[in-house]
Amino acid sequence: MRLATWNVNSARARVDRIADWLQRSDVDVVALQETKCKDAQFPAERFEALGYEVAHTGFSQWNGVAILSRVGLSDVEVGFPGMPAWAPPAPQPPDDAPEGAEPPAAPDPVHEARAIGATCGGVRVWSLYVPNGRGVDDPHLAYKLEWLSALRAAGETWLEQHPASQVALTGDFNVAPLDEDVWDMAVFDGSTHVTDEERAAFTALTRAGFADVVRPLAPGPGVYTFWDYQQLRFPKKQGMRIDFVLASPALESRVTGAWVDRDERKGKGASDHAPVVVDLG
DNA sequence: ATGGTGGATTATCCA
Repeated sequence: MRLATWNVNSARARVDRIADWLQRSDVDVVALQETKCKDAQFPAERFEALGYEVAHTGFSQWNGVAILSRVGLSDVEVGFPGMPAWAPPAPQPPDDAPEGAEPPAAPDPVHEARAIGATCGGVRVWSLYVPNGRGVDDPHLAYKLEWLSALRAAGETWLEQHPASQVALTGDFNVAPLDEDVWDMAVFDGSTHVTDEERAAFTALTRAGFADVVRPLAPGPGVYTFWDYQQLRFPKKQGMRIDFVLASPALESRVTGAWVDRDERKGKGASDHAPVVVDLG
C-alpha cells in the first residue's frame, strides 16, 4: 500500500495537477491539506472517477483537509478529538471609554477545518493542517502550541489504549524540527517554525510513539517539502521540511520506502508543497 | 526601504 500527504494549496486551482499526479504515482491513500474550499466546492467527482473514495471537511476559503483512498474508506471523523478552536484575543476598551462601561465582547471561537480521519485498508489515517503561528509574538503561535499539545495528548491516549493499531498522523505540521530542515537558520532567526517551543511540541509527538518514517529513508540536509513561491526559492533550492508522516509502531514496522516527490513542485501551477510518499509492505 | 508570489474573494487576508 502506498500512502502520501500533500498540501495542495487549493483543491480547485490544483485539480488537474492532483488528478495527473494520482494517475502517475500509483498512490492508494493521500491526505490533502489546504483545500481552501467548502465541502460542496471540493472536486470529489474528479477523484471518484479515478477510483478513489473521498472524505473532505472545509467550510471557508482557508484550510480544508481531505483523504482520498482507493482501498476503501470508513469511519470518517471530522476534527481530531479535543483540538482547541482559535479564539481571537478580546479587544481592549478604548482609552476614552467611560468609567464602568461594558468591556467589548470577546469574539467567538473560530472553528476551522484542520483535521479529518478515516480508516483506509486497516490504517487509521489523519490528514492534519497544523495552525501557522504567524509570528513569535502573535497569539496564533500560542494557539499552534496548544493545538500540537492536544494532538499529542489525544494520540498518546489512543496508543496507550490501542498499542497495536496502525495510525498515521500526517500532514503539514508547520514546524521544521531540525536546523537542517531550513536552508539557512540565520534567515529564520526570530521566526516561527524553528522555535524551541515548536520543536519541543513536535518532539513530544514522536516521544508519544509517532515516528517520522520519512526522514530515515530520505535524510537531509537539503531534503525539503515546501518552497515559498516568492524569491525563486525552489530553483535556488531554498526550502523547508515541514510535512511529515508520523507512524505508530505497528505502522512503522511496515514501511519499506519513503521519499519527497520534489518533481511535483516544478513547473507552472504547482503547489508550494511537494507530496511526501510512504510505501507499506 | 519595500516588495517580491499565489489563492480566494473582491481591496484584503492568508500562507
